[in-house]
Amino acid sequence: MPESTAKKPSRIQRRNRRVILDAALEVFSKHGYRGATLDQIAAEAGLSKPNILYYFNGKEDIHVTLLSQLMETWLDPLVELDPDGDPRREILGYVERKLTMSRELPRESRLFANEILQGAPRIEPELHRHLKPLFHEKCAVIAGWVSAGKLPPLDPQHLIFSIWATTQHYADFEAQAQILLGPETDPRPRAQAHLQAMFGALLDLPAQ
Amino acid sequence: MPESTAKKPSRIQRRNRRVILDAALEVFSKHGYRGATLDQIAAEAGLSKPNILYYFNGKEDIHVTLLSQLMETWLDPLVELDPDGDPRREILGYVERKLTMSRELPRESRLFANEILQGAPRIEPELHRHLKPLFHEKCAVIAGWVSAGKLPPLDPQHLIFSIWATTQHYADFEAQAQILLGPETDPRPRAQAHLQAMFGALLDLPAQ
DNA sequence: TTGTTTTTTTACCATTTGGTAAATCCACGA
DNA sequence: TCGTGGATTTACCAAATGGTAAAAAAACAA
Repeated sequence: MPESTAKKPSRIQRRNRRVILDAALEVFSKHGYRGATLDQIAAEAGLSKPNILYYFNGKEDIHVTLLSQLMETWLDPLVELDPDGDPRREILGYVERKLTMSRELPRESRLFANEILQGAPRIEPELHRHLKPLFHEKCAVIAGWVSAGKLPPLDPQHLIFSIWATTQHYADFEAQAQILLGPETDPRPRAQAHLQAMFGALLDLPAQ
Repeated sequence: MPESTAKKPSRIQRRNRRVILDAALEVFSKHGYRGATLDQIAAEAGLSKPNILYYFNGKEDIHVTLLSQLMETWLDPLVELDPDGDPRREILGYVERKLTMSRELPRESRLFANEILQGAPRIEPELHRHLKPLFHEKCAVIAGWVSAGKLPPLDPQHLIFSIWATTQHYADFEAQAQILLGPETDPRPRAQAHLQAMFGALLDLPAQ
């Protein structure tokens, strides 16, 4: 049982844990926690079910490990928001990075969305530990910009919510967008133009 | 089996089908399709499992019936968007109605979100039949406003996506908002102000 | 090569879950 | 009041599913 003891993992262990987590991301993001089965994950990973349980303590262990490992990647675009940069440029850059992420990591987006939709039962501690402090830190940055008159009066919390909602929408509700727009083309280029215009208009509002 | 034949349903039938659908909405919206069990729905409805299967042909039948019945309510705010009204007032009114709906019908919002996240396997025909025509109809209305110079140049499709994303966010990601803002207060009043400012700024952009 | 440790497979198991058959209950009209 | 059809319960079942024990195989150090 390699996961309980604090020994250095072998090459095989590192490879198989990675393979399993990638397969689990595929399956969990497609079917949700409850909808995913160990058999599906095993098939996707090309391993047997007992072999998977040799590397992880159970289904929930895989899920929690996935979410924890993803957290850093997920928060990265917001981490990059620079308090010393130009406010407008920083916020619009954040929008762009989040939209890019929804194109390049749609499975991760849906994994998180699934978890939050169910009430975040397994990721709640992680959200308190990592997302919450970062969120308030960056809200304070934006509030500072407003106080300094570098931005019109706006609500930093809900601005961030709007950025999350509009960008992740293209990954989480991709099925709907494909029905409405056709499955051929990626809507994100036009989404990018629209979101830059929308958030740009908000940020360009005259100061109070 | 009252559901297959085309007989007029009795009073008991109407009452119990309504009770079951309400219980199913509660359970499906909380756990998703796969995560919900007939036993949970039965307990929530105060009926036995076989009794539930007396009124519906199976778990999927309940789910599809729920989604179909909800579709009309769900689309209603968009239906009300009046081509002959004032463009700015109509669109901002639509935002407000959608936000109100996310407060008053959060279970319905999460039910739809869950279904779309899984790729809309059971509701896809309904989306093609009802959502798609309405979406394109109202996109054309907005495009007409733009052509007439009553609105600045904007992308009707992505404007509607942004409205959906930002308003439904407060129901679908409620767990996250509660972690970040505290569970005490409803964020929607401030969300309302923020969204009116944001979409208002977009609609007030100077014509090209 | 050989002995030991790690990895994988085979053969299971208990529980959950969607669903059914048949008996029983009950409301209600004649 | 009594019969009849609709409504409900009891007692199940088969499949799916998360998980385990132990044997077999593979990897590796000496």
